[in-house]
Amino acid sequence: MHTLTFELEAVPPYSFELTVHKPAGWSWLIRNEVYKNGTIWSAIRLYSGKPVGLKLRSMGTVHEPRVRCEAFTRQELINEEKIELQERIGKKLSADEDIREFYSLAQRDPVLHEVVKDLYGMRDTPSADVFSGAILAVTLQMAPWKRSMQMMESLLETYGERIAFDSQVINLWPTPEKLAIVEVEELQKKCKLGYRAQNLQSIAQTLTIGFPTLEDLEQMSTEGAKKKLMELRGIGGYSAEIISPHRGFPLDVWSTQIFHRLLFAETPEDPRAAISKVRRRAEERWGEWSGYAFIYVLNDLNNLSRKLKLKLN
DNA sequence: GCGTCCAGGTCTACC
DNA sequence: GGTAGACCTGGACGC
Repeated sequence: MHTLTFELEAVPPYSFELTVHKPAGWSWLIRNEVYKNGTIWSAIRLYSGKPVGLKLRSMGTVHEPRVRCEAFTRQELINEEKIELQERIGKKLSADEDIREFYSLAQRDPVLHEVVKDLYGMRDTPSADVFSGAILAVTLQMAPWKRSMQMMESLLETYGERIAFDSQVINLWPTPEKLAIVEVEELQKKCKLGYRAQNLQSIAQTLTIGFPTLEDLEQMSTEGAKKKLMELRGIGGYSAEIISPHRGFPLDVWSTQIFHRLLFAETPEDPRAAISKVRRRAEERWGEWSGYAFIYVLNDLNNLSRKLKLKLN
């Protein structure tokens, strides 16, 4: 194994631990990555297709943040790949994002005031790539969280690429090329995807033929990127906002109930019908920081329920 | 055990 | 442009 070590700086306040290991249990890049005592072992695939094992830990503080990254590869990386890796890790950590304006807004907002105290320095982070975002979005559709986990873990176990480094074994998300040639019936059976198998295979085929990368989508307008993602089979507005590098407010039935209780102090009779109403109110109240409000609230439900004396989860 | 219900959306047909 | 109904499957629940 070849090792490349580098350090990244982040815009303070920045909490490495809360960013890569969110309290609600959402993973950073892959479902089966390992987090232990402030260190995370994960993996990413370069545009060339080369898998890279990653070991990251904080070397600084929330106010002087620095992250040390060790990258493990079978072959030594060429200079262009080293640059790509460093740039993409910085992006995946949202290290350059300045959220001080969000914290100013939070000082004047009774809900956000509580969550930013609990999650000080946490960043929202993008998906590893379009396909892994699509896998998450598709498996979340019409399924309780436990079942979504089951589908994602089956996909990783059956079609993921296993890489071993630094005494850890990590399964990388399957590539679109790999799933594009798998029979739909096989996907249904082995990964328990049900009707989602057809959609996921169609997405894999579309990505294989040619589709903008996350970086390409970032260069588009928010609406343009969303529209492009909605061209993929089985990807509607909710899923597009999960995949898009432009931060959205991806309300589903579950999160609509939570935000309805927070914003209107009552449980909606018909959560699906209340989605647009909740979205409007959130955008009026939090504006361009709605996406950050979304991620902070959902990662602080236990504390928020206790502090506001509301049943949120 | 067994049967029934329905979930953290999306698409399509129909009006 | 709006909306009802179908969609896989397995976990939760009642009996």
